[in-house]
Amino acid sequence: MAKYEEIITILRNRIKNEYYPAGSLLPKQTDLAKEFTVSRMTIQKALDLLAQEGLISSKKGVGTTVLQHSFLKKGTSFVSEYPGLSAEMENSDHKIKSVVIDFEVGFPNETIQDKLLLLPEEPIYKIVRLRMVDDEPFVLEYTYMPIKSVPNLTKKILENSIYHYLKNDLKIQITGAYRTIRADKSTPTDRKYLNCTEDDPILELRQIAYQKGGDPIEYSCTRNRFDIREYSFFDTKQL
Amino acid sequence: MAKYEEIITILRNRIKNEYYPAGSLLPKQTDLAKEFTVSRMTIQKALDLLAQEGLISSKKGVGTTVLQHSFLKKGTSFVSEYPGLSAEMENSDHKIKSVVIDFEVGFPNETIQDKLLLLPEEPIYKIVRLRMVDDEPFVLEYTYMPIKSVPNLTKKILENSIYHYLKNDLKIQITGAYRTIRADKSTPTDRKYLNCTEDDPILELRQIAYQKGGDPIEYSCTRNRFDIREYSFFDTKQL
DNA sequence: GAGTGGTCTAGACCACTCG
DNA sequence: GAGTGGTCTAGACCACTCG
Repeated sequence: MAKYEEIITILRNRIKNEYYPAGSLLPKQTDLAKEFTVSRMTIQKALDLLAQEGLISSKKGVGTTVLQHSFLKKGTSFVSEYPGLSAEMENSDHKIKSVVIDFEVGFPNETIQDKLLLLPEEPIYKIVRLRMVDDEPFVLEYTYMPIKSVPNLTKKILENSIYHYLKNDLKIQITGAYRTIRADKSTPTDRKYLNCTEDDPILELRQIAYQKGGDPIEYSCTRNRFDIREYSFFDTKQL
Repeated sequence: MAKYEEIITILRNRIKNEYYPAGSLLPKQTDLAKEFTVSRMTIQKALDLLAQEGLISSKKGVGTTVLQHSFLKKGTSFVSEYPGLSAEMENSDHKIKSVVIDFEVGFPNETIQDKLLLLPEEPIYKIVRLRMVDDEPFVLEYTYMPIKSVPNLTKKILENSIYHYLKNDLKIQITGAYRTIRADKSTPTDRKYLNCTEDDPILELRQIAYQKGGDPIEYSCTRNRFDIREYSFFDTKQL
C-alpha cells in the first residue's frame, strides 16, 4: 500500500470521527507532512483524492476545510452503486439472490458491436437476470460480454456476482464506466418480473464498463423499479 | 495557466484529432517530458487528469493507451450537464428561454435548512422556472438559494443564467455537487408546464451544489420530460 | 508581511510486463 | 534484462488571502 493511500485512510477516519470536525481547517500541509514523515507532495496527493471524494476543499491562501455535507451527517444511503448490486449490499443484512432468466451465446448485433468494439463474428454472452433483495424483485439486468474476455462463465457464477468472478478469478480490473441514466415507461417484460403496474415508471441505467488498458468488457442495461432505487454520487467539476 | 493544464489541452486535441489514434500507445512519459520540457511529475499530473476524463488508461510496465470509446466516436451527446442548461446549450444553435413561474423570498423549511445548512431565520430565495429550448418546454426547475450568499438576485438574471451571475458577477466558484437521480410519476404541475401525459414518467435530478470552501450554495430539483433528457457521465472508480 | 496552498523540478527507487 | 509507469523526496518559487 502506498503512503498516500494510508494517509487517505487515516485522514478519512479522522474526518468521519469528527476528530477534524466539519467546517474546521485541517492542519496545514507542512504540518501533516511532518506528522506522517513524508514530503509535502505526498500529502497533496492524499488531499487531492479526498477532495475528489467531496470530503474536503482547499483554498489558496486560506487552508483546507472539512466540508459539511448534510448527506454525510444523515443516514442517507450514499449509493455509489457501480461495483454491482452484490458489492453494494455486501455489508448489509439483506439477502441477495439472482434468478437467471436467460443465458445464451450468440453473435453481437450492430449496437453491441458498436458498444463493445467487436467484429460481427466475435461471440458474446447474452444474460438476463432478475436480482432479488430479500425475496422482492429489485432490478432486471441485461448484460452483454465478449466471450474472449470472460471465459468459462457459468450459471453458478451468474447466480452470485459477475464482478467477483472478474476480479477474483480472472484478475480483471474495471477502471471506469460510461453511464447513461434515463426514465422510461414500463414494458410488459418489466411488469412481469418487477411486479409493477402499467403507470409505474422505470429508472434505467445503461453502462459500458472498461477494464484496465481500455478494452470494453461489459455493456449492460439495468431496469429499476422507480420506487426503490435512485442513483447518487458526488461530482467534482470546476465550473 | 499552469503547465500541466496546457499539456492536457494539447494532448486532448491530439487524441481527438487521432494524431494519437484510439488503441495506440502514447509516447512514454520521459519522452513527453522532453517534448514539453517539463519534469516527469508534470506529465503525470496531466495524464492523471486525462485518465479521469476517460480518454486514456495507464498500465504499469506497459504504457499509456488511448481508449476507444464508442461514445466518443459517435455523435453521442456527452451531456456532462451540470454547469446548468445554459452552459450546456451555449455552443449550440438552440434558443434557450427561462420563464420565471415563481420567485419568492422566505424562511427555509426543515428540509432546506438541512440541505443548505441554514438556521430557520436565514432567508432564502425560492425560485420556480420553466426552461424552454426552441420554444418547447424542457425542464421544470425548483431552486433554493441562501440570500446571504447570493445578493441582489433579479428576475432578469433568472430569465438568463443563474450560473453566469454566480461566476461572472459574484465571482463564486462551484467546486462540486452531490446529485441524486430518480424516476417519478408526473404530478399535475409537471403535466401543466411540461406538456406531458399522465402516464409519462419524469426524470428527476436533485442536487446540492457547493462553492469553493465548502458552503452549500444551491439546492435544486429538476424535473425533466423523460423522452428528451438523459444524464451521461464517465465514472472512474477502482473496483 | 505572514501564512497558506498550487505548481514544478531533477532526481531516485521500485513493481510490473514482456520476450 | 530492458522498458514502462507509480511513488516519493527535498527543495523552490509563486499566487492568493488576511489583517
